[in-house]
Amino acid sequence: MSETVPRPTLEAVAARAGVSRATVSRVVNGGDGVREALVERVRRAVEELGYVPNQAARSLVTRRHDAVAVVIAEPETRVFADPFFARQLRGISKELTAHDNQLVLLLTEGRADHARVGRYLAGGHVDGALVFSLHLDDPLPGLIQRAGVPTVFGGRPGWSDGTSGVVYVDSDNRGGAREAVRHLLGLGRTRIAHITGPLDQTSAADRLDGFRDVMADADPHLVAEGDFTPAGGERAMRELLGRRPCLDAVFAGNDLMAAGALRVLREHGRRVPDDVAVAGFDDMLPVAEQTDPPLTTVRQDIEEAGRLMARLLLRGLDGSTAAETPSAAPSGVVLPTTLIRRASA
Amino acid sequence: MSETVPRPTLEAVAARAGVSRATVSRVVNGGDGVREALVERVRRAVEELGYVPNQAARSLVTRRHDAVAVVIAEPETRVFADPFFARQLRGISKELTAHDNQLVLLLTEGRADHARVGRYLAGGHVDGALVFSLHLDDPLPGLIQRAGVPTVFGGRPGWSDGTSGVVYVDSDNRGGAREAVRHLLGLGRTRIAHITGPLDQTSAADRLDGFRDVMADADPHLVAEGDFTPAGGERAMRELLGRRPCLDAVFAGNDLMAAGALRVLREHGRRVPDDVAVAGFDDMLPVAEQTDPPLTTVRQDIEEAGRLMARLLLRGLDGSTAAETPSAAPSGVVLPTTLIRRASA
DNA sequence: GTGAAAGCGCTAACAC
DNA sequence: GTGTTAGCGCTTTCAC
Repeated sequence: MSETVPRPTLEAVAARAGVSRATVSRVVNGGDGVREALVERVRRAVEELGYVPNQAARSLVTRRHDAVAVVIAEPETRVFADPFFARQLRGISKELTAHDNQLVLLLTEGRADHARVGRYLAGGHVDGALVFSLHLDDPLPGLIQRAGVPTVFGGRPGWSDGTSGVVYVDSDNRGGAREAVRHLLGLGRTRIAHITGPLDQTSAADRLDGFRDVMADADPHLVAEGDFTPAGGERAMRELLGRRPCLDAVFAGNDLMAAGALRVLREHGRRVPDDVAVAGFDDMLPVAEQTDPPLTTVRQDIEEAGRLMARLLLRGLDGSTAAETPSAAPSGVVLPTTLIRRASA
Repeated sequence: MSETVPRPTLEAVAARAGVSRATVSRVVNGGDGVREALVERVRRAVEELGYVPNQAARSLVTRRHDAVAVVIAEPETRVFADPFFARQLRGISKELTAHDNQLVLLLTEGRADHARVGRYLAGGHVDGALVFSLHLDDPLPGLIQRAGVPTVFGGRPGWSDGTSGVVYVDSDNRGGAREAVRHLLGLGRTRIAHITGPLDQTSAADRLDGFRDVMADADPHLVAEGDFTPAGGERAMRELLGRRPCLDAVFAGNDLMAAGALRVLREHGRRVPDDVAVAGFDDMLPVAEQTDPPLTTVRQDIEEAGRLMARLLLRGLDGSTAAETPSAAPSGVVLPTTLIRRASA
């Protein structure tokens, strides 16, 4: 730890290379329109002095930051119990890096943090924001839109008003759910139950819709609400078993809940998949492959979703006007899902 | 998406409040030495105009950024297969937020990224860095130290030279391992095997050392190297079973490998814990509680470790000279671990 | 206590 | 092609 050496400025490089600051600036920023000989001389001076441009000074005049905020609202610890966000972050990071942008991570929990995030975004520290809005009633999206920062949402936002110009990336939750349920149906199962996620999240609601698309006339008692946690899955499974002991398949809203359901089924002496077929959602690897039996589940390419979010935002940023005309923006992108068949169904 | 409104400047606020820019600046930065009446007037003007200071301009003169980089080297996907980093990030984020600092996330994979990170850190974008150096031969730590940025490492750095002034936070891997092995011993087990993590990581090496502390004269064939993944755990377990079928306990270097070992043991008809007792490390919840039987394991408070890293860095940053005299800095902080007893041992 | 003025390091017209 | 110049929005002496 020590930082005493004053870093060299453009001025210093210019002096060393015997040119003006403007020329150095040009070289540093690509070097177009500068004689090759000079470029060379400046490059050498930069090298020798170990010059690195001061980003603050640059931002001050360009009003660009080459930085993007990633806002993750995380009111519940659940978010960190699964590698979901980590993987998406990685996709985002890769894409941002490829375009020389930095990733500023804003983790929030609670209202106090919301204000802070709003202030930060409004403060013009970043060129844009990638926002994960988990809940229907989340005030964050509103705050962010008001901050006037170009934004791409992860997951379909749940609020109803002003959804028109909103850009988001989502997985095909509904379609994926349909596919899973159809698969169970194809196995000859007829009494298929569904354990939903928390229904104030669009992903959970959409999966339930997918389930209903296929099981239009399903017994309402075959649906139980969980919370995307293993414990919630256990609870819901017990409930279902109590209400409809005759069930022969379960589609869980995610893999974690499926794992919980599996345990309860075993407790009750039901064999999987012989007595009850079980399917999950996410293909969350450390879980889906480790359960006994391994889970049949719906995979979403979450890393690609992250990458796409970043790409969309970046495109909007330098796409000049494109980003500034909400009406013209592509509203939402929905990524396909794949059914992964393992032993549980 | 739309950002056309030019944000108000200090100047504008000053005009509105009928004071000078200097006064507004003072108020915005705490308001000491300004008459209460004026403070009030300025505050109101700030409010009315929705003024937010331009951080770039401020940084340009103060040379502070109130931002900290978090560097995560992630050559292997393993890192994202477990919620480990997510949880630590959250601890870091909480602490940084409490001190009004931003978190800039730098994810790296491969050498190209190293150069980028080095450049970024040297570029003076952030006041300090929190670095996770996973491997013994990682060039990153060196690069970073050369960049002259105050740094705190997560996990004991593995390189041998110049370890003196290095500040780091680590879990008591060795002590935790000892406790786990002693527990197995206390269960009356005598032929205790160990599945290590990749030994180029200090955490894995330290856990092995802990194992050896207790099992000083252990049969070398009772140790097999894994890679912290479930598949690696399976492989190592098979190896061990082949070499020493008589083993009656296994201490795995982490929970993921323990889960793999559990599966192999079941395959081979060994009952856990009756025939073979199994212990893990990490207390990685979605895994440790879900295995069958649930894992006895060593818990480390990873969120607290993250928080501590941030605290240490921040303290060094405003501790003026404290941070600049490497010799005076506390070299390393080691957090305690706890044995969590579940059904597997 | 408050204001005036001088930059922080850089880019972007605009001359030459 | 290259240099000159004028700020970007803020903090911070230094007078008053």
